[in-house]
Amino acid sequence: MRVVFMGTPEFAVPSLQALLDAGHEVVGVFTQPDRPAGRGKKLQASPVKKLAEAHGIPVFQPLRIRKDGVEDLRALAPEVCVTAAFGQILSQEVLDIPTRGTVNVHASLLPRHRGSAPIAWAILQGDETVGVTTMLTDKGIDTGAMLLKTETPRNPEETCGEMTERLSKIGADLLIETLRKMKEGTLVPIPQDEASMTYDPMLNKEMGVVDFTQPAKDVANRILGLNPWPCCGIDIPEGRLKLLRAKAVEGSGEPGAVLAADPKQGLVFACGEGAVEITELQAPGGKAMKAKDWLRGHKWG
RNA sequence: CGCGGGGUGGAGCAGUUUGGCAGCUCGUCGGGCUCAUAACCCGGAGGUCGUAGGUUCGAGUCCUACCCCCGCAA
Repeated sequence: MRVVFMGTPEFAVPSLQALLDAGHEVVGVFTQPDRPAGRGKKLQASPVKKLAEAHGIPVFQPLRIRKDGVEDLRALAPEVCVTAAFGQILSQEVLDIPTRGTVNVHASLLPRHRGSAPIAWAILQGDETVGVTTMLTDKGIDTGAMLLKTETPRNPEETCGEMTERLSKIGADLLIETLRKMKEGTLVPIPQDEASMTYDPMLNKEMGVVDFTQPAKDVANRILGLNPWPCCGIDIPEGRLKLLRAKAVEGSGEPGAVLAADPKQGLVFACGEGAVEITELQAPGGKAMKAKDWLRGHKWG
């Protein structure tokens, strides 16, 4: 089909790649404008832009697609628009352009976890099953009718970053399947059940404060769900110690107390209920490593 | 030229301020002890100290340039 793709981060890359591999005619790609990023604050192209350019696909980067991207989009005359973590809200005017509508790839089992950080929230809330939903975009935020859905069990030691990578591939497959059925006319849009929907806010740095009075499972989920951004951290004399991976273990004590801190047993904190072992962390100035490795060269306290 | 931390046997670190024998906690290999063990004891191997150049009798340490990694910020 003649498709215009809209997406920005890594999560969207497999979907765009899948469109190309499946032989769809990708006539244009919309992505967020280059932004200063990284050390040196140099302008950086989004992952989607890089892939599009590598395939010689025209790239459009309007600051607001609904204001200054409408004409470009209309000129591309798409049969369908595909969005995947685009980062901009589409207006009705934009939605009316593609003749067969706009398909969004959303990384949650809708209607749970509407919003921009569905994977992190699924982990934060301890969901045991996660997945991807394709939907027909309407004017609301992730409110459109659902098309197809893929469920997958959550790996209890999986970080948000790892799950994002996993779901991005599942999403790509689901997208291709969705477009195939759209073309043959066998899709049956299913309205979302508003009563069971949840809308989750964006993540922010304030969330990275560990509350050891919570049950160990929740503490571990918070550490996993906020990795790689904004990450949980605790203060040590050298700076901020980022906690990257954790799991609930046996143990008890005053919440926040260090139950173990050596290369044999690892780094264990007492929680409000049970205890949590930090299995992977990142010390100030260093790279990510196993907590037990870090403890070989550092004495706690 | 946005700010800052770092690169030392296989892993994680100290040593650099004030130049003077390559060190620590582990791992690994061999041996011993033990009913047994992630315990303990003895012994060994393993390092161009990120790269190049400079200063010096002597550089991991001081000077210059470069490469790479990371945090903040986005």
